[in-house]
Amino acid sequence: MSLDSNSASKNVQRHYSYSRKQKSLSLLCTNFLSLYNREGVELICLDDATSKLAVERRRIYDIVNILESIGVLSRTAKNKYAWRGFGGIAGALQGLMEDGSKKECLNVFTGDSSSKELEDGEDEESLSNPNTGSQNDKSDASILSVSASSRTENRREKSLGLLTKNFVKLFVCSDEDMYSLDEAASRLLGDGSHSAMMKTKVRRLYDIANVLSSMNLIEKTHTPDTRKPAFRWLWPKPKSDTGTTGVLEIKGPKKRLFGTELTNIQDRSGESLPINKDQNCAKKLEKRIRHESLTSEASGSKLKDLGQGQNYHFGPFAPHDTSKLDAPSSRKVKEPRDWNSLASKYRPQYQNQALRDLFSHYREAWKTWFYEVGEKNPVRN
DNA sequence: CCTTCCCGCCATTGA
DNA sequence: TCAATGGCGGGAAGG
Repeated sequence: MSLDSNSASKNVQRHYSYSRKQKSLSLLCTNFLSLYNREGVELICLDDATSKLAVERRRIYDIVNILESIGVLSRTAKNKYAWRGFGGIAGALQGLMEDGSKKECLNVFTGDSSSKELEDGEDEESLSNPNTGSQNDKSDASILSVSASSRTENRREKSLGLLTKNFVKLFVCSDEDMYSLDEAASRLLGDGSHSAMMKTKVRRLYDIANVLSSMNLIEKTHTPDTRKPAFRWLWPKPKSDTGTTGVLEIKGPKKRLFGTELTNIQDRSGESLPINKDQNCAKKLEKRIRHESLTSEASGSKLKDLGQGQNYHFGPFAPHDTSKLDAPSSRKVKEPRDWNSLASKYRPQYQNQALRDLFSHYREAWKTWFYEVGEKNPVRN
């Protein structure tokens, strides 16, 4: 008997186009953020998210874990998370940075150093000895003693959340701004660029990088020398010393959404921002956008009148923040900022990453939404 | 071909 | 016990 009802007849191919991108974690993340970055949202119920976003539960866990380790959410109970918003990021980064530098110094002493610091009891992991443990594939340390606590700990070590934190630490705790995923992976493992562990690690890093990209904490590029793909950090890094700059304060419980990152294309290290490349991108993008808006004018034009008619209600991703992002963005464009060197020619409109990504995300989101509605809504009429 | 990474099985955890 | 959670890697889409 087994399978007869499911695979059978009709839905071999969902309509004309199935695209992985419609199901990507980064899109999901964007939608998630759109859904909850709104006035009055304090608590998030996972069931709610699952149904509103119409995705498998498993994926929600992915998103939520990553967001939590960035400080956007915090778990309050089973099935419940508190919304911290983008304003929580600065604090989280600060914490990560302190944590990172402390550990680096600490392991000079004993290997023990039971450090239990602020709030969340999260500590980790190898990287103490770069090359001692070497090959310990599966049966590591499973002698007889530490199996109870160590097992749990072992599991935690491999969690997406922790990996995210460590990945972010890579950027925040150093001057390095760019890593390829392989680099990151091998750095996160104890430099043992070995075996299948790397592969798995990298797989996870793809996931993480994608959601961080969708929030514009990082962006995908490639190394200048090699053509290898890599990720560049975009968010302001916390200052190592206390006091001084109050640039990234954590004011309200909630802050502007995409406003912040629109302001920081390149804050520190104001050096060589690849102008040429950027202009190229801008041009290319402009073209693409124009083209796509023909192809899918629905999304394009809709997006525009969100600004005014903000009562329009649609799918999983709500208009609310459109106003928010419309404001800063347009302001941004005409503001004679320090990067007016870039703005000199060509339309300043889409030259900034954040905006660019945003628009493309919204376009994707719209497509997805339309498909879904179209499909599961024969009752409609 | 190689890179990216979605899907969902199934082990763990927690109530 | 069972439901919620979340490693993990196969293998398919994308380039």
